[in-house]
Amino acid sequence: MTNRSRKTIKDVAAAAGVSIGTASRALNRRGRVSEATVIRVTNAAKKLGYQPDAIAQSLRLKSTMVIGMLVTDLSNPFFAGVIRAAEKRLQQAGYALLVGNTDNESEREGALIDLFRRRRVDGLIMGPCAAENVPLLEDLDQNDVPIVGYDRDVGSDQSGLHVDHRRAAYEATRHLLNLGHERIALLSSSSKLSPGRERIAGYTEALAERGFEPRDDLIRAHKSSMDFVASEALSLMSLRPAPTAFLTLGTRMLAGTLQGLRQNGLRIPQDVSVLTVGDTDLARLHAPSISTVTWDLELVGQMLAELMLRRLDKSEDGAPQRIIIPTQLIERESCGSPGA
Amino acid sequence: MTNRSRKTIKDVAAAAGVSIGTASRALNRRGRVSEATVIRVTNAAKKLGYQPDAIAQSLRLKSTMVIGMLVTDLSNPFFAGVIRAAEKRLQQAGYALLVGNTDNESEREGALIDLFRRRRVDGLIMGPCAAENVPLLEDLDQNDVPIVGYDRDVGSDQSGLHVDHRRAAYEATRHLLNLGHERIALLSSSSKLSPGRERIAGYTEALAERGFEPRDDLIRAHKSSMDFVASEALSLMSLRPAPTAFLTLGTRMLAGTLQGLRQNGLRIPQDVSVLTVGDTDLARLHAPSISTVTWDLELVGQMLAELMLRRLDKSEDGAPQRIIIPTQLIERESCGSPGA
DNA sequence: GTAGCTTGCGCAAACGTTTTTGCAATATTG
DNA sequence: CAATATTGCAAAAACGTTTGCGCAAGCTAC
Repeated sequence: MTNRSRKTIKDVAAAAGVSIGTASRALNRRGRVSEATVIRVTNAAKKLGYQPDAIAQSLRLKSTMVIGMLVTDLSNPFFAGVIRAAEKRLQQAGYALLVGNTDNESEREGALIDLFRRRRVDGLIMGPCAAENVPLLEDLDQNDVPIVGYDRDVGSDQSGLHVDHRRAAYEATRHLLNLGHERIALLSSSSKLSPGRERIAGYTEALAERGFEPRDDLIRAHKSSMDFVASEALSLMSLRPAPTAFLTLGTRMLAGTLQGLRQNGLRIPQDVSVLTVGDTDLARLHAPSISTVTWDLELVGQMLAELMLRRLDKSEDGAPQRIIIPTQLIERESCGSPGA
Repeated sequence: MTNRSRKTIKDVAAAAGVSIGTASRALNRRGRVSEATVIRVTNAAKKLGYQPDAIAQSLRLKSTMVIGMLVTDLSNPFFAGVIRAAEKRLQQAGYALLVGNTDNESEREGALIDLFRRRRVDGLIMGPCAAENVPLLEDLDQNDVPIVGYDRDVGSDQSGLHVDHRRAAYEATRHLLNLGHERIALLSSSSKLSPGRERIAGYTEALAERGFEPRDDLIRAHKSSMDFVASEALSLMSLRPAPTAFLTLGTRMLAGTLQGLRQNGLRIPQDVSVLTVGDTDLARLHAPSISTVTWDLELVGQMLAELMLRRLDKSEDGAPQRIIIPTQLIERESCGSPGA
């Protein structure tokens, strides 16, 4: 079998003894074709192993069936899980997922948006990022490419999905306050991004409810490299009076914090309580296990896909929608009362 | 600015007062065009914000500049890290990455291969998978779509990259043997996949060197769901005589094992030693920290991309290449001598 | 038995590029 | 200055689809 070159619809048409137009209509069961030729064409296609060329279809139909997804870090499990779920749902609907990693650099983000645009993605899902590539996005939007943001406000009126980081931080802080903590150190992801800002707001709000002022020296919102966070944790513990609890409000903050505390020989929760955001193997299985405020990654990915599909479905009204994902507190062993 | 519809090369040509053929040649600096018109066309393009349509280019040039990547689990950090690195390198070379998640189901894998094929990906990177969709792959290969396998042999003569799982398991086992362990329980990922097979082979080899026979009741190679692994760990510890060491040779085995051991109140390393494969936050920061045999994820992703790019570069000889990624043992606190 | 309606299908245009070909106009050569 | 080589560009073909249009044949109805 000299299967060397791909078969085109031309080959199918020839094999079935019809014109290519008819072959196309037969394969897509569209327009007026007799049942007899539908069968002839279908058989010919099967025999030849014909599959329509998606590129040519895209060109003609002006739809690539590809969704682009942009995140700051593909390997962050909190993105990876979301991507996985989104891919699954989109695949069901016949879409493929093109991924891009921005490393939180606005330049790379811009380049990727451009790339996706040139590639004519049918839609774009964007994770949080400091960069303001708003003009590029608006241009896409104007060209009928729906954009859904994930923990990110993307300009004017785009759809978005937001984890309720504010409430998460609020609940977490309240939990610690209820245990009697007053000096709660906050290690957060960058306050330039929406999640970071929201978290700090939630923290502040909970403090304010009890009449406490947030103290700037207790808040560290920077990069999340592990070593850096470890040294921040140490520096926080050397304050006098030292904080009695740590709130690590960034998905990658926990590891560094634990490392820092361990280096200093501090025990959890006797010497200091720890509460983190985002559930991981580490939080679950650390000794002691770490209490956490978390949310459903699968749900996030699924809803992102759903939001996108709804925007893509012309029959629906394409009104942008905003979805808030709730969080829940899981109590474990890492929080106690200060001085207990 | 009524930027409503995308600009095509036709608009650029019109604006520059030349034919579209000339515009194309000017923009690509190819063929015979005068410097003057190059400038005129370039300016017109810039003013209009023109960007060539990648779909049309793909159709004409028969190259999509897209690489497909198929893994069993996008959210497994050991794949996510690799994907991240691969995407980075491929992006540098102008390629975009289309991802697919197989969930280890051969059916989904087949569907995705088909999808990628229809989408005309320029190359395919495939992670380990139990399924034998070899005919599909050979068909791709015959159509000049290079395939590079990651921890997977993909049929006849494709390029491949392999982490040295056999040696990893061998070294790990030897390490435990040197400490005096004789009953070493093995929790491995499925033996149907290449990594699992190799690991068991390495384990067996190390045992054989010391004149030990591998005991079937000490080897569990199944699914890696956390609860299942935990119960397996418990069942292993209830053997008499009980194993004195655990070798968890699957990237997701450690969590379940630790959970199982903890449920039983067993101390590491006093009651049982634990050695795992693949470094994670959990292994690093668990108390006690867990010794591990690991490798460089970034390197894997980078080399996969590199391998692919080399196959795609027609100027190179396209000879398939095989790369072995070395592993190294990191000693931590989780391994001691039995009965010590 | 003819007018009109329906059916099935071929033809050709279109999607947005790149590349080949051909043809003038200009430049080079003896 | 005539013959020839070179240059710059327009026109058209091609990539693989889908789809609007028109035409012939068969059917219904008066």
